[in-house]
Amino acid sequence: MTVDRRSFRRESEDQRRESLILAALELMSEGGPAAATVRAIAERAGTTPGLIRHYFQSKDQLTRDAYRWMMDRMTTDSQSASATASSPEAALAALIRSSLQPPVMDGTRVRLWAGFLHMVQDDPAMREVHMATYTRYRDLLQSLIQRLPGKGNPGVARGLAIACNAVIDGLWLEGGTLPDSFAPREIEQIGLSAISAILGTDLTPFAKDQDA
Amino acid sequence: MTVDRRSFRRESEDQRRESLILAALELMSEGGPAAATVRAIAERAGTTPGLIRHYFQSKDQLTRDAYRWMMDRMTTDSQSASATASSPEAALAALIRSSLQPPVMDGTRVRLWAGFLHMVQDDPAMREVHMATYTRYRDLLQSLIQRLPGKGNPGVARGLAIACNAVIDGLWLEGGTLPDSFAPREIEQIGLSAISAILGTDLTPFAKDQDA
DNA sequence: CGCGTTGTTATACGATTGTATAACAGTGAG
DNA sequence: CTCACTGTTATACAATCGTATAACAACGCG
Repeated sequence: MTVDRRSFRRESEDQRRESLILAALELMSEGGPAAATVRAIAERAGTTPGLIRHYFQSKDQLTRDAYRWMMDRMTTDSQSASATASSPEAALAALIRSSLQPPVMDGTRVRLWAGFLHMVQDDPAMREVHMATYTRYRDLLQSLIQRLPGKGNPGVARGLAIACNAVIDGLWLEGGTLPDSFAPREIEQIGLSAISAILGTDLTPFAKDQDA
Repeated sequence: MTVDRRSFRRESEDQRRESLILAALELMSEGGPAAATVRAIAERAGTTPGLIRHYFQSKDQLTRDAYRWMMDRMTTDSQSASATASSPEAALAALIRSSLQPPVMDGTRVRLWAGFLHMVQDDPAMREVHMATYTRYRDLLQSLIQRLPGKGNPGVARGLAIACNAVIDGLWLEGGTLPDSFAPREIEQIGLSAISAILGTDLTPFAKDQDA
């Protein structure tokens, strides 16, 4: 009388970790943090619960790693668009536009980000990631603003960067959670217009898809 | 051999409901949605778990009621400041300032709001409250903007209101989650400056505490 | 091809969850 | 003062949580 045991393949450590993290993030975005149980994560990843503890010290550690993984990808997705621009104006516009379009601006990501928020308060490691992500994005904004004509003063540029960052964050939030309340690309256009007004630099010519 | 039973007082239905809702919100803001268990809520409210099911059909119903209660209070807190202003400029400035100061701008409230976000997606009643709260705030902004000189066009005012709302939401988020990253009242001043630029109307004279 | 390593599965355990039910006791009506 | 009503407490229950442990089997090495 043998118990029928499911067949399996041995995978590399990196692949296992990533597939488990991805499964956890999927479940969290779909049903909130409570939906990401070890059993559900294992099933989504096509394995069994015990394997999670084999690759992560605890479920909390998996959660921490998943948070870092998500924040890294958000940073990459939004900032890569501005890297190839030829002028600070074009780079700013590209950064704004990519931040206010899928896949960055998306209900899934907003809910995911929100679900992690309360853990960020207590856990020092997660708090560090949270602040580093925010700071990196804002510093990029500030460095681009300082390269604009007449915006070289760091003190002034800091305030402008905080304001521009707030516009982007607010639109990202609302566009992600209430997608049906806005016309296609409306969020993107409003973001470019508002930041143009704040900076006193017209970025709206960069609204359409075109090379700089 | 009698079991020692804790003494109690009979309270009104309204008082019980509110004390249970308040306890649930406190726990959620402190430790996330998972911390608001029926036992923890009852203990915080000074009663026993069974009483929750006496006043609420289920824990989910308590959660829904708590969400509505919180959103109502946030709306009241931020909008009452602008009701007594004598000009649209003063009303706008008062609305912005109250939204970017405690008790509205506060880490506790941001985490609370974020903790509810994923439930808003699935539950139709909560989704309704979410959208209604956002719409009411933005409509108030838009009506004030339309009363500004040269801003009467509804189509234009809509886009401006969305942008101003985004500035406020973004600053509210960042000031709430990273309070140590900003000087006192810095958020408030940046909000007034940015929205002044977006609207082309100087609101910074209303920055200090004074009667309009 | 046989064998040991270890990635993977299966099972079990205590703790905690939301819920259901019954007994108690505070309170107002008569 | 008494009694019935019902707000409140106490207890129990099934389900599910994260975790721990041991048995199995896939794969690389000789």
